[in-house]
Amino acid sequence: MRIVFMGTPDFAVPSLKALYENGHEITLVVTQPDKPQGRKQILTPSPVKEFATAHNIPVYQPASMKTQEAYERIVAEQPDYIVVIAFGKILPQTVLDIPKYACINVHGSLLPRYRGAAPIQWSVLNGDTVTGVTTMLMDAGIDTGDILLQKETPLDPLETAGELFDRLAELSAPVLLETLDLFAKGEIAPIKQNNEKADYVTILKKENALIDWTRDAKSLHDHVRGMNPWPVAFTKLGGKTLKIFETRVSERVFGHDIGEVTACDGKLFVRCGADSCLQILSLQLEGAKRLEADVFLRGRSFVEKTILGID
RNA sequence: CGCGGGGUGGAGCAGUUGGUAGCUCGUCGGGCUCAUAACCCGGAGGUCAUAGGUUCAAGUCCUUUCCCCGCAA
Repeated sequence: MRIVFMGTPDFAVPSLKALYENGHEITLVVTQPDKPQGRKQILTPSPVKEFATAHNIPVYQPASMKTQEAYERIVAEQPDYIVVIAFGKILPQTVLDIPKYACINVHGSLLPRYRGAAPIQWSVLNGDTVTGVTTMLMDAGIDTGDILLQKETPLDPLETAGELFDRLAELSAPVLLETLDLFAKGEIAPIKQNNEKADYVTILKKENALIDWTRDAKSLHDHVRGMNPWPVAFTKLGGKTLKIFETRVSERVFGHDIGEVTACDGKLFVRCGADSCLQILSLQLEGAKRLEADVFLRGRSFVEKTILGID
């Protein structure tokens, strides 16, 4: 079947790869324009574009999908399906109506939970123990279409958003293939979403990653892994930014004041709210490299009573 | 040339107004101990990123290049 694939980041690549390797005719890959990356602001193509280019699949990179030009470009492909994964652009109804059969979207949550831009991070931030991926028929709303298939997966209490990202990306591929296969045979009955149970999550911003030490250790642990690898949970130490990459909820409580640091036997603890304490395993001070806690503490005659989070 | 921090023994850091390089950890040897990642004693290991300059004297001041990192995008 003729497919137009729309996607941008790493998350979409395994699915694109699966479609490609299973003999689907991907006539066009639509992805976001190359963007400046890194300190040097080097123009970098999206991971999806890299895959497409490497396999000689035509690539289209419109600034918007709401133009007449974009519409005509897609129509010209005469697609049976449009598959959308982490594309990052809104499709107007006119485009949704183009494919002969359907526009199918893969979403990184168990809809109707976590509609919106950052479902994976938020499921970690909230400390969920189960998550998954959903395929659905796209409609004009944001992640409101009828559900085709869902696949659950347990969420480990130590898993980071980045790790979950990778897992769900891999999990998505076979679910997508199965969805297309069953849908084509008419063996899927689309299920309407229960809007009563729906919620929306916003895209993460840098400032969301600031650590509020008055929260309890468990929720902060979830915060840290949900913000990893981006934007990375952070606090302040001596006017500098201190990034926190990996933590554990401490069984013992050290310190008295909120944000108070305790260094003990090469381990680093921070007093949190609710009479709890967080152990920091991996961190990075502004201008320095990321270090494990014991290495960080070496030679840094760490002053007890240091309070984090104060500028 | 977007802003800024930094490159010192294997690792992380200190090094004051320029005057012969220190600390913690690791490592090696010895000791203590039933034993130990604990404790004690001792040793090895550094062209102070690079190139040049100022000076009687440069890790320390000035300039070059390379590399790492934070912010901003």
